[in-house]
Amino acid sequence: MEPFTEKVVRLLKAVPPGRIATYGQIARLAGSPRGARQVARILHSMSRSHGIPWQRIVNAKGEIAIADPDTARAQADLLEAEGIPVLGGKRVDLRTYRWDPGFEGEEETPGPGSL
DNA sequence: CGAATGACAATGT
DNA sequence: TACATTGCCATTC
Repeated sequence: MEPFTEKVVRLLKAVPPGRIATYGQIARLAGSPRGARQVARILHSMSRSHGIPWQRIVNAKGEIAIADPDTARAQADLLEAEGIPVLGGKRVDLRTYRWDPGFEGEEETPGPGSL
């Protein structure tokens, strides 16, 4: 197992239930800020027969990036099962459910009302 | 080893 | 805000 892939898999398994993470965030934590696509490749490859919570991984827009409608809908169902409402059937509240490593207990977002 | 791919991200229009 | 284009970097052929 390559170190990058191993880190990514470990991070994916480190995402707590009821929370979601973006590819870019996982990639950054894995050591490659621009390796978001590799994270995607790893999910598509590893999630086949491994215990990886791939459903908690969405793109930077908070949308399900899966091409297969069936798989994408399956993820949406799993996310709702985790307690995460899927808006429009494919979008989630990144602002609210984004996993912040080290700041799990943190809450609230500054928002546009700060300026 | 070199070229192509990809469950993305960021920037520009 | 939404859509289109370019950049990216490990994995695969």
